Amino acid sequence: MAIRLRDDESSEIRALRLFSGIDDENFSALIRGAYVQNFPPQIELFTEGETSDFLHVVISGSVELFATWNGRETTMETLQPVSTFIVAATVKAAPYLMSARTLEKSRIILVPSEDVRAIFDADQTFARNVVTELAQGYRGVVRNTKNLKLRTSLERLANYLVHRHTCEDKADVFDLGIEKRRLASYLGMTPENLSRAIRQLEPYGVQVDGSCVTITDAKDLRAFAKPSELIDDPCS
Amino acid sequence: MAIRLRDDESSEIRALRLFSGIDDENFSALIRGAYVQNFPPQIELFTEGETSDFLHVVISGSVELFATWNGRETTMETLQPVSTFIVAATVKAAPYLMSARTLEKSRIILVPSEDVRAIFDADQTFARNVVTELAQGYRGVVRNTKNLKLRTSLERLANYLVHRHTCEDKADVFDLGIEKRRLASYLGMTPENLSRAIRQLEPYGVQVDGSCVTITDAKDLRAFAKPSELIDDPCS
DNA sequence: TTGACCGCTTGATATTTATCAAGCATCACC
DNA sequence: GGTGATGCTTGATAAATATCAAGCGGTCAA
Repeated sequence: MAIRLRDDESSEIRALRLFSGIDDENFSALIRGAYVQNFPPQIELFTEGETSDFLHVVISGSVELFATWNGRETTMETLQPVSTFIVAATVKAAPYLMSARTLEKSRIILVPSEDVRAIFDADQTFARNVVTELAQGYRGVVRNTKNLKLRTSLERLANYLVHRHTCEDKADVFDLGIEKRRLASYLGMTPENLSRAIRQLEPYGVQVDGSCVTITDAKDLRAFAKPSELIDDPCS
Repeated sequence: MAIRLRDDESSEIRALRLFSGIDDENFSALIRGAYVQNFPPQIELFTEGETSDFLHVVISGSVELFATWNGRETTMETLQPVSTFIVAATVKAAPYLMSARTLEKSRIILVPSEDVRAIFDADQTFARNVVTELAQGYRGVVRNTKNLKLRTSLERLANYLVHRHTCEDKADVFDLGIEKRRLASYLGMTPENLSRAIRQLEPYGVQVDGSCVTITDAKDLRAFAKPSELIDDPCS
């Protein structure tokens, strides 16, 4: 079960913003207790309410963070490699507020929370990195809230597409990058409405076939979407 | 304009979680450059998009954080004394994602952002506090997102009332604590709908007269609201 | 190859939420 | 005591969004 990290894996997470510039010795201490695990698709990694024992890092595959209440479920975020998640619960030693599941076959590094907290106290640079990571995360959620409260679902979809378009170097054809039903849930709408919303964007030069998106009039779409630096991450 | 802190004011913010346990000398350095300002009601303290030069602390009155897009506006949070705000923008030296305005006559301490960052590097304990504060804030926004995405506006209102009820030591009669139109905006609904939603909660033992709330059947209301530890802050 | 499943779409309908237009209090101010 | 504000409420209506029920077109394993 518990498998030590391969050298290429530890150097991969070493390159993460969170671990950049920290003392070699401290980094070693951090990954000494860490281990890697392979997960098949659709495996629940943890459930909201559980206490957080590990900082997680996706190094391949992808992971969905989601939340539930009263029989309903919504996806909060989907994570691509290489990224860390649930830093906040880790540093607070508090229960998870979200659940996580793999979307595909994924390789995930688990770093014991207590080690993270220990190295945080020992390493100035790491402390700074954690703060930056948290602040980044915080601002991300604030953006998301603004997106949800200030825009209609159609506007959210349009901005999602604009965002993807710029992320893909403004290529006219690109992949949606996420299953439609998950995109719907992420955007706070039903799959049925997403289908209809895509239709509604056709006049603005949007064509979606399966997961393949074609933007024929980016300017028109942007004019409708009105993306804002203070809501839509430039790219991330 | 720029007025040094009175002793009782510095000891008041000294008591804040953010500054607790930090070295006296470092604390002095932190407030050396800080100053207090009195603001009348309805004054905009800063506007989203501006770069953040100060960490703010409300010591009396109250402050609303709000956001705008495309002519629309929504209130994100209202802050009561004593609390700090925009820690994330401060530590990242990034532009504000929200605007702030006073709701009443308010007294606010402004701590230069660069001082905050300097003391962060110099003081272990302060660094830990900042991380805790940020993690807390992050988790708060996540809770808020869950509230928005998983509940209808009626459910959000019911849970807001349950929350206030427990905050007020389960007193059957308490004050709403916020102007109705602001509550509506905070809950992501229109004032008109808030009025109607209050009506709809009458069968669950809720009576609202002006800003005075009467709960006649807390159990019934809770049964409808289904508050969750993972969405609704116990109290804060 | 076939059949079952799954995700997506579509249409019809219901529910939720917003908008618009009065009307009614309250309160500061003349 | 008027007289505008302003915030709240109410009713009528419209728009946004969800739900329900098929149906369609893939994939995958028997």
